[in-house]
Amino acid sequence: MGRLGKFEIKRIQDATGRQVCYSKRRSGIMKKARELAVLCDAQVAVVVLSSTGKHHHFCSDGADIKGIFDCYQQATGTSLWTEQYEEMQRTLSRLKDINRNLRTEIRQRMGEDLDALEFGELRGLEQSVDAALEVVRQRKYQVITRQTETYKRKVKHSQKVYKSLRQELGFMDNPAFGFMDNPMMGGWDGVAAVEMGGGGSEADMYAFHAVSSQLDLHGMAYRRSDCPL
Amino acid sequence: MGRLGKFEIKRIQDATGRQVCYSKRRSGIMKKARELAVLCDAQVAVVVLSSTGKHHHFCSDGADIKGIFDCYQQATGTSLWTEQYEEMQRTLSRLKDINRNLRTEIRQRMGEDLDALEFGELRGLEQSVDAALEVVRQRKYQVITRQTETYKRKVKHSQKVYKSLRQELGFMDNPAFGFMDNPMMGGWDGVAAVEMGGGGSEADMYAFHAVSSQLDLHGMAYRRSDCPL
DNA sequence: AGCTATTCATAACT
DNA sequence: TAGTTATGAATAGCT
Repeated sequence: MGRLGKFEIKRIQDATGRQVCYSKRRSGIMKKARELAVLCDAQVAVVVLSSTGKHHHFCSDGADIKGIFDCYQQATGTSLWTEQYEEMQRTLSRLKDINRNLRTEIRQRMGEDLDALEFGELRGLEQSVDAALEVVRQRKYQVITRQTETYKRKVKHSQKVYKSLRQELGFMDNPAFGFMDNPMMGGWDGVAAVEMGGGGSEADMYAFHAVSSQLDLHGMAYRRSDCPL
Repeated sequence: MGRLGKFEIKRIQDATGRQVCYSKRRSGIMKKARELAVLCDAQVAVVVLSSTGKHHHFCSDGADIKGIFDCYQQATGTSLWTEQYEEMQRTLSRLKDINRNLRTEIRQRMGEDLDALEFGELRGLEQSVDAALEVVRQRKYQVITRQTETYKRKVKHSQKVYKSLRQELGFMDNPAFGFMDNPMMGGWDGVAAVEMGGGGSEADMYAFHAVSSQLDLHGMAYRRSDCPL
């Protein structure tokens, strides 16, 4: 019994043998680690992950593993994660700054917080908002026009279908079944046409939800629930 | 020579002896760690920090210390750091989302990207921008009025000072030293008064820099360098 | 898990 | 710091 000769350091092929060796040597290294820590007043951390998914660790006296790793990384200069962490924190606070400023710009574009602006800035803002208003209005009328025309085409089409149906059924001469030309038709302006004929639900029609307010990412959206034209 | 008997595991008092022991046992534990890793196909990480500030580590084959540490924490469940890191990453991407949406709102308030909006949203936006324009205009005229009055007061004051000075010096009757009432004075509108009498430099007066554009945090500021009233 | 022959690690010393 | 050696410790192979 006992070992018969020197033995080579290479992966143990037999799974059972490997497992036994793992147990024995693991406890050995942990003991050595503890001895080193005690004898030489050092901080020692050992982490072992077996190929079978088990994990064990040793950690000298009061310190925790994270502490020792942090300490090591600080000492060694290669602050692997501290650096990354701090970089992230910088990015984070930069983003928060940008965010705050974007919100400020929106508030100013909404006519709030104007006290902070110089006259020249105020004038620029007025100009910019004025120009934007023009663009938005034009876009609105463009949409109105298109929608109205779509609606008119639909009505015309219905009228045609109705008339041909009436012809087919031979009701040509009965005025009780006549197509009533809507007396409001000519008087409707495009907006009214859109209001009645638009595809969206009524609730949607009366509220403006911008991308940001849909996601509720900030509280300054330009919602309207009661906006007369 | 050689050891004389069993020896106790306790802190070595002699500094030199402790240092020697540290060196020998440290290399011993590293060797054991490597052997464990190779024989049993395990991941092993060892970190040693001596009391004198020196640091050494062993790390099995291809893995780095951080990797083993992460892996250990994941396995052990006590993800002290991984958790924090992932929380940060979530915060980061959330902030980025908010940011993108704030920018979208600003672009829409500037009359860009309007295609994405429903008619109802468009109408809300128009209303909001219109209202904002009114507020900004009022604020501008308020500033103009105040500035103009300040200017007028300054001129009046100068006039008084000049006249009393003239009286003191006995130039009462010499029209060559008379205070010339500025013929433009009555005709100047408030804006001109502000332009000439404002406190800021001329360059500042003609450009609108909002908070965000001052910090150059995004590229959509409402700057103006040539805005006629 | 326990035993034992053998190698290995290392305390004491140079 | 490095080398030597006597000794105890670790552990491979076996039950």
